[in-house]
Amino acid sequence: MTFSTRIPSYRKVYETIRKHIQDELYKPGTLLPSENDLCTLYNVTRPTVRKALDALVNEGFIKKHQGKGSIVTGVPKGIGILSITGTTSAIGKENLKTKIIVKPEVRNWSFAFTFSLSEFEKELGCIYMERLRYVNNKPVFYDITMIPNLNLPRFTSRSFENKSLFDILRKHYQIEIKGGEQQILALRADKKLQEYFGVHKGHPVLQLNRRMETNRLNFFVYSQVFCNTDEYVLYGRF
Amino acid sequence: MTFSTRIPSYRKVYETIRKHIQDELYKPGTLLPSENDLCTLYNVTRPTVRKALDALVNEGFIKKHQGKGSIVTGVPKGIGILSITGTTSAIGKENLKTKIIVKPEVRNWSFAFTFSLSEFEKELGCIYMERLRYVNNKPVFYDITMIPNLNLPRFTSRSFENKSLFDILRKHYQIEIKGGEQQILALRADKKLQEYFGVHKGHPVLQLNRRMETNRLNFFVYSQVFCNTDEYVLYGRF
DNA sequence: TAAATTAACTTGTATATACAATTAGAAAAT
DNA sequence: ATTTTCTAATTGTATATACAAGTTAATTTA
Repeated sequence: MTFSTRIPSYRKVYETIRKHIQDELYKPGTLLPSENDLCTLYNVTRPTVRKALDALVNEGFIKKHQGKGSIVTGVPKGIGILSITGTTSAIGKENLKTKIIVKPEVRNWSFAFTFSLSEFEKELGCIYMERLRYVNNKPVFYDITMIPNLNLPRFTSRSFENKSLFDILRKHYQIEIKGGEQQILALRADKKLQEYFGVHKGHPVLQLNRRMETNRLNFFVYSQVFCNTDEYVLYGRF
Repeated sequence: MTFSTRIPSYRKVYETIRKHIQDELYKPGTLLPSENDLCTLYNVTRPTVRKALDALVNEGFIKKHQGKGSIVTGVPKGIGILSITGTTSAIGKENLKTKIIVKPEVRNWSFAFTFSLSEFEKELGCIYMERLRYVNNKPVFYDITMIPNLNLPRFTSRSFENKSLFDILRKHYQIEIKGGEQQILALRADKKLQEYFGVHKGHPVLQLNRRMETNRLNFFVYSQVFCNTDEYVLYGRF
């Protein structure tokens, strides 16, 4: 089986501009080059440029104003936790440290959260890992991630200490998170969470159950995230 | 000042198809008419139809499969609470009752949540209301809504008992929520929440602080929502 | 000087067209 | 009967073009 690596040009334009915003080549508050400029810059036509910009608008990187131009809003903060990808992008890598509680290992699905698994997924088993994540050296996130054990060579031997799981899935396995569904609830910290977060009995904690869809059909990533929102609330755009 | 009520045709196509999905004229699991069929149906060209479908894909009403067609997924459940609009669409109107705690009234901004207000907003004052919302006769949501007091005739005299605030803003004032930002945290129920939700001291409750952007420049709707997630968790797609 | 007009530039909408890539089913070959 | 091949239909990508609508700044006019 060969992968068609053909990348559409609107995608290239999108990736390039996005990268420039992330690298602050295009700074927040400034105007993006006009659509026509981008056309000549990337040698494509306006509908193509506009398709790229549409995606950037949807994801909150830019805002458009008719007659004026496209204003860079910068990398959307907190886009991660409430929309896509992981917690890394929600905080910014500078302040985030990760401690592996359970290294990635193959095991049976210990529990299916609230999402029902397909027979196929059940048979495969899953790669299971637990991480505790610190923001400014305070434990804020505790997350369990479960991925169907489907042909991810070398996956369990990779280091996840300071990398985003989703970056690894994307770069090494061409797996991209496309969207998903999640549940959010508030609950009291149980024994384990009390220990991890260093809080007292009954402390309110936020829980997210997430099922993430990928660009591979029927391949889902499951995670359960607990957050101590005492100092750091979850922030997101919608 | 006159409003240009010109509605683009891709928008009409979008609204019509969306309505048909909501009314189950297009049933979940079935195929939408092909893009070319929709073209002749609405007398527009394919890019126009595709723009409408793009929006429906983004909002989770349909899924597209190259070579196959567009499959109706139905009205996205829970899209409301974690993305756009209010709580109404998250649950379905059947089971949702609303009790007005504080009728819409003009007052000063009692507090600015965690969002900072512009000078303009401060001067205007706000329309303030509090509602308690029941799902299957159990109180689940308690929300405070604050809207800048900007020329919304008859607004305070309207009934919000069983209507969505956002439906009213849209239908009567042509104000549409375009997106926004929110914070989510877990906290202990205070006296008021204990009373409203009928829970004990220290009960974990979910809190959302939201600032919603509209199609009117610099017009934001603010709300603070408290949820008892004991029986009904917040559900959302992303 | 101040106001009104104009022009240039920007994004928004829409059409018409062409070909690529994928799917599903029919037709043909084995 | 089974497999392979082909064909039609469908969505994906891309170009070229035109005009509408909003913004800004220069120009003209009073």
